[in-house]
Amino acid sequence: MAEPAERPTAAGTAIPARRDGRGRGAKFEQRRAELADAALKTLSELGYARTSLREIAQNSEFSHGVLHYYFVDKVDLITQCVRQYKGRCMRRYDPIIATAGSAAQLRHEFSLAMAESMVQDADLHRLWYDLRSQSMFDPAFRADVAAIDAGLCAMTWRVATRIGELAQVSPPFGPEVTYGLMDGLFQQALLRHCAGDAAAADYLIMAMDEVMARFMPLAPV
Amino acid sequence: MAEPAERPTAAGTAIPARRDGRGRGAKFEQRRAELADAALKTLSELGYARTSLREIAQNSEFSHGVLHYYFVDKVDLITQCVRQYKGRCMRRYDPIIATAGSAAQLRHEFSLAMAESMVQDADLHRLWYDLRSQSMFDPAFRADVAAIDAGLCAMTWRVATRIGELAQVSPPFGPEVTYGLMDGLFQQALLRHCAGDAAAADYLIMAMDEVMARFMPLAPV
DNA sequence: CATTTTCCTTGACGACTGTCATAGATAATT
DNA sequence: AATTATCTATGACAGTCGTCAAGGAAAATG
Repeated sequence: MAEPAERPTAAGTAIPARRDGRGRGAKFEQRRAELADAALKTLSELGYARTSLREIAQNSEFSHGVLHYYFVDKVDLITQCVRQYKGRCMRRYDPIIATAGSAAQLRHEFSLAMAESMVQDADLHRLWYDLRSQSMFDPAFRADVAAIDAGLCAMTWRVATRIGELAQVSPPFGPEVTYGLMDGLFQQALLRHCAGDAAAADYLIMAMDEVMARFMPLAPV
Repeated sequence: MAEPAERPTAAGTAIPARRDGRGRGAKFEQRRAELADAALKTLSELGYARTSLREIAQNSEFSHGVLHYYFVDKVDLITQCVRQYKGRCMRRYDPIIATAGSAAQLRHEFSLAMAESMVQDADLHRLWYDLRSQSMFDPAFRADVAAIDAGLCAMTWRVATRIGELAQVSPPFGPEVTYGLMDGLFQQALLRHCAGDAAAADYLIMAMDEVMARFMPLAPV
């Protein structure tokens, strides 16, 4: 198989040997997050294969050497990125879930919010699929990718169960299958959008509505 | 956006200036295919980001310089790879479609064949998702990726319509939506499989059966 | 203020990348 | 057999990569 070797050191372990238990670690983590943010921007613009540490540093206000002060590795930096991405996108649809008054409304607003996010954060979304693909080759990314995937699955499931509650029906599939189906449609639409198809967002809304109408009917079947 | 520039020359154009119309081109194309095959092997093992021309040449019986005799570019080589991959996987399920005697049988055999292919050709499948992600960043891959995607969509649709014929019902969704849903489940299972989940194949079979039972019922609804 | 610790820049290292020019080997043609 | 065309190997090129060591700047500590 010849896969990349296991990580020699656990990510984030003993970076600067924080020798005293004082509050020094907070500022350190803050700068780490700041740099990971610059990396996130670079990665979402160029993709994993074309992103270098020097380019990341150029998207920050620091020089390239500082990256090795805050991160042991390129992998350490990127996994930090991925974790940061997670926190940002994981609760995106919760407001909609909380405020929707009917199943039909939630269904529709969910489709709209998905399509809007697909256009608005297209760069971040394509990066997610890029990194998820990388995790199939490089074991170093698997743990974080799996964690995000589980989070997205849970997010999808919250929507599905809430629709079920409002319509007084139970979702026809389990969390994983539901997430797999939605994600397939989303990725398909994103691919079109990135290829320049201006109708991609409308297609996503249409497809989501169509599928949810079958899957999560408004009345018990 | 800062996307990579457009390809200066069309792929495969005027490679060695085949000066006479004789049958010389056939042997040329044959070696091109042979080298692209070595590249396909390398790519499926390492992924796009980690694959170099020298490594590809090492997986063939030639030296690295030969690649620039048969291909103008790294992009030219990889797009040739992608086209070769296309022809290999596009008609995989046609025998099943032709021989299945009932909707239930076709549904079941399709799920089994998908799962078997996922395990058997896992390296090629993950490469496909890798390259598809690349196409969201690099326009050079978009045309070929779109062509393959359309082919896979058509393949899925042939299965769906045949099931509909046998069961005397019409598929509930159009070709694109049907393909998007199936592809989502497949990719999810592949991700698990590549992460070492031994139950990924069984999950795919279960999920496909479950979804198809709802989507393509055996009797008119 | 002096001293120590933390932070950041600079410049270099070896390795690797895609590309290409040169020239030798092989095959086809005259 | 001589000559030309085709194919392949070698080695070098200008860059870029991740990494790291050395030292200056800044801040915190005494």
